[in-house]
Amino acid sequence: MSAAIRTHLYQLFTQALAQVDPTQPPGILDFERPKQASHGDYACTVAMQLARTLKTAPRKVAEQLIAALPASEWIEALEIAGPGFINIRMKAAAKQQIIRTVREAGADYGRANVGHGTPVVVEFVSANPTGPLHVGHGRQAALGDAISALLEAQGYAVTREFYYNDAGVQIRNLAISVRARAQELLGVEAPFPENGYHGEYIREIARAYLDEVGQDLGDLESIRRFAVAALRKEQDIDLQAFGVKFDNYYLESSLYTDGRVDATVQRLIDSGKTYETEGALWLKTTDYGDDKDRVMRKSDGGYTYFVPDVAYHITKWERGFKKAINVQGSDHHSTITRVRAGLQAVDVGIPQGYPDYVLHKMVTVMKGGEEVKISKRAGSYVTVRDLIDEVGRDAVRFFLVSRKSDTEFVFDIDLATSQTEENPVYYVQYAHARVCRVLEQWKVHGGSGDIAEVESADLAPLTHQRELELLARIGDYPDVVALAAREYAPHQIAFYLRELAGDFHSYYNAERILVDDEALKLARLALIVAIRQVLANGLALLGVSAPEKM
RNA sequence: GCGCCCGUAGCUCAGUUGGAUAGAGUGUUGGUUUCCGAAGCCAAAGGUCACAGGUUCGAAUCCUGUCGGGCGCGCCA
Repeated sequence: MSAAIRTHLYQLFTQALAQVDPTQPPGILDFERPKQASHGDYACTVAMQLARTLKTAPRKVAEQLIAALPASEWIEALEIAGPGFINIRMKAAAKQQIIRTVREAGADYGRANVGHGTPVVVEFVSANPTGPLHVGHGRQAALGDAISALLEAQGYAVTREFYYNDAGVQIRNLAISVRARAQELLGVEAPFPENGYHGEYIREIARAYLDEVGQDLGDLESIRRFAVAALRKEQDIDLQAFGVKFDNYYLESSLYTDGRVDATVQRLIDSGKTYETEGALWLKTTDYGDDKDRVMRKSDGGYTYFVPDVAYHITKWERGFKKAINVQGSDHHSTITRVRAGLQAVDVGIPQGYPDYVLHKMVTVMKGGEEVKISKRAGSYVTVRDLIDEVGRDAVRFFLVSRKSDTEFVFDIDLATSQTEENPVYYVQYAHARVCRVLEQWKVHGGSGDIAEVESADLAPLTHQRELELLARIGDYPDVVALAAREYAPHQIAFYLRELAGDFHSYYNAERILVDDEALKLARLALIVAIRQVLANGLALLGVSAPEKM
């Protein structure tokens, strides 16, 4: 529903409501788009909700509301239907004004300011620097970046953050693996660590390290630093190719060096929620819904991973992020309870549900009807880079956000590379390119090609059924963005774009745009230019390009 | 065994927080289309929303149980 129509309807119905039942807050007013076109453009459900308190039949209430409704030049017809819906049919003029709205807002069409600049941190990818990014990270990157863009579009001040687990046992494994490969290259007998990293990239890093230091390997710490730096650099290149930019990289190791881990442990001990047994320090996470208590400090004196995790999340709160969103694989869901428990125990005013989590399920890659499981470089998994090389950045990004995050995703490489309508990315981008193409054709056929002429067009000729549907569709866009942002659900955008593109293609294929009737031609051009704007805005939210030619 | 998530058309999936006859796309079938890109248009068929109860004016949606699938249950991260 466009903002203008919404404001209009709310004004009318608020007045009517005040007459029928002055005790009701206007907040109970609710309009929806009926699924069936025959039910009109909008439906109001308030009569059914009032029925109970008024002790009057809902259809009767609807009658009273309609009788009390002020006259409107935008409303074509009102009717009562079903159990008590008030179906509203709008005049074409009311729908046409959306084109002006889109034009005036331009790239800002669909944006709102419900966030009022509230700082939000969105943490995603957060891969250990122990290997190339895999497709799961790709799903996270696509999701996290789209969610960030959605929140920005709603007026939040978003910080995209990458948390580097560069301090744990895994990193030690990495260093040992690289050392073993380096020794191998030097011709020294060295057993390869049992749970080491086997990918080809380890050998590459070992080679690069030797190129730098020569024959003398140096200590493990030097190797560790070199390997981590190399992998971070590589991940950065992948993310850049993916079009994802982080505002901040937070290093787990810094939490140790600046004393935050120790401080957090002290806070937890002070909270009285810890106890020592069997030589280890435990946190009573069962007080916060966990199924068992968790070890914080192992009997060997080291901390378990979730202690720096809690320390890290405290910094999010202390850095002023009243809202925090973590995008993670669902295999990490057990950490949610633990981290939240830790944050509650330190008692620094962090609300109970902090932070929010968006969990996503696994991605499997299919090609030629078979599952692809390995890549040459990484060995046991498919990398983001493989996928980008194979199908291109746009397809990867669009596909990976095109389903609800909590469902398993099958990435079909053959579909992603196909140039058919079955391929949603292609279909949407093609719609954008097609509009550009028509504008060119307009010039070729003797038109001015001047967009200003289109912008000043009289919109009254847009009365065709398909045109009215398209007008309603682009009017829905801001609602879709708002909903997608509220639910952290970028797939809503992908679906919307697919539908808008579908409506557009049907229209385009059925009706001529460049008709002889000059007024109708300009009006139709104005419509498709507005559609192009919405397509471009939507694709931008998903990090997908909107090409002028394909 | 316990916890979290999921189960919707032949297939891939939506479903606006409890609303009307459960919707798209694709596939199938029939018709149509010499036109800015035929990557078209129109129509039909296709459903016990996994199953069984419950809550109420009203349930795909909420509560309980059963079945089936995924993930997690470490002093790993």
